[in-house]
Amino acid sequence: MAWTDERVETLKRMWGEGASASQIAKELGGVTRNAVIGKVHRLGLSNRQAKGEETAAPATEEAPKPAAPVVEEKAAAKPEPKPEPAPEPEVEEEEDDDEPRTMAAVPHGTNVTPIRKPLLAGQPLPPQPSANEISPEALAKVNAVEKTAKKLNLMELTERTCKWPIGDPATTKFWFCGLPVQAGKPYCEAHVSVAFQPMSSRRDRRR
DNA sequence: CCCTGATTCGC
DNA sequence: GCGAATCAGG
Repeated sequence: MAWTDERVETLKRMWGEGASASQIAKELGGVTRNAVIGKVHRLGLSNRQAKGEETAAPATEEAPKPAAPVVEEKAAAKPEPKPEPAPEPEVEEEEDDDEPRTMAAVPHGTNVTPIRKPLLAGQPLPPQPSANEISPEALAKVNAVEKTAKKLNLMELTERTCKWPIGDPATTKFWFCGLPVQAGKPYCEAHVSVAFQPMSSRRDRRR
């Protein structure tokens, strides 16, 4: 893949928006995060530093030795450009977020009741026995797990973090489980067990 | 372990 | 210029 103007533009935009290199790479496709980082540096926008001037004067250059013999320098140089006041006048606050993009569909709903039924895309999602019953063990497991949840926010979710919502989205008391997902699934083991009904949760079903 | 960006260096 | 490999954190 080549860095077409369009791709570079996307890169710049996303980087400016604070997206990580891996996110950008995923979005662009055909490149790795390393490629993105490399490009970012080449473009000179490694940091989102304002074009402001640094008080530090770049006077740290290696001694230009004319006839340097066969000396293997193992990069022991330690530049320390840290004497910057870093004013940081205004607090940047961006809540902009209306890009559907590749967000995984996350189930949601007020949660006061221990029983929820997240929707799963592309899942058969068979007829739900009105009063579906989840094994008490599974529920207990979920409750236990929710105490040890990593409490990730939306931005912290990745493909391998449990996306089960916990709490009320309308309050600050809301987060996502965040525990390691079960291979392939969008949830951790505990949540998978309540999200995916074996469709025969009814053991004493007599007809 | 998962992730992040930074740097190096052969291509 | 490019990006994999590597480094250095969190």
